[in-house]
Amino acid sequence: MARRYWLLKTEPEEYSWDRLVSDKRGTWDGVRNFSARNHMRLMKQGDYALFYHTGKAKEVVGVAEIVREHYPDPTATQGDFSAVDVRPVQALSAPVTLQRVKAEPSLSEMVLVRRARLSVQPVLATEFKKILSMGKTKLTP
DNA sequence: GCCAACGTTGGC
DNA sequence: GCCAACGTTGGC
Repeated sequence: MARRYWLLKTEPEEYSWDRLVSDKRGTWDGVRNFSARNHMRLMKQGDYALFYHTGKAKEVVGVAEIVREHYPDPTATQGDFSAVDVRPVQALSAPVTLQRVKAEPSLSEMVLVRRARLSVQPVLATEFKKILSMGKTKLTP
C-alpha cells in the first residue's frame, strides 16, 4: 500500500515544529472538526504529513510521519474524536510560505488553498513532491 | 481587528 | 431533513 500524504496545521504558539523536534514524538489531539477527524482516521502508520504553521507564520516548515494510527482523543471529554501520534522526519531547508503556494499554478487545487480552514487535510503525492522541491528539500530515508 | 467562509446546532 | 442562527477559524 502506497504511502499517503497529509497536511497538519498548527499554531506555532500552541505546538510548533521545534517543539515536535525536541519532543521527538508528539500526540496530535484536540481536533474538533469532523472532516479533519475523518482524515485522521484514514491515516496509516508510515504516512507523511506536511507540517504547517498557521497564524503569524503561514508556511510549511517540515515533514512528519504518522507513527501511531488513530485512537480516542484523550483530551476529548465529550464527543467522538481521535488522536494520532507523529514524529518529525525532516525540516524543510527553506519553509514554503502560503503566498508561494497560492502563486504556484500546479498547487491551485490544494486543500490549503481551496478550504483554508480545514486543519487536517489530504495532500496529493504530486503536491507533496512539489512542496518539497519548493522547500529545497530531499527526504533522506 | 475585521470579516468572509464555513462548520455545527437546534427549532420546526 | 431543512435552514437560520450562531460560533470559530484564519487570511488579510
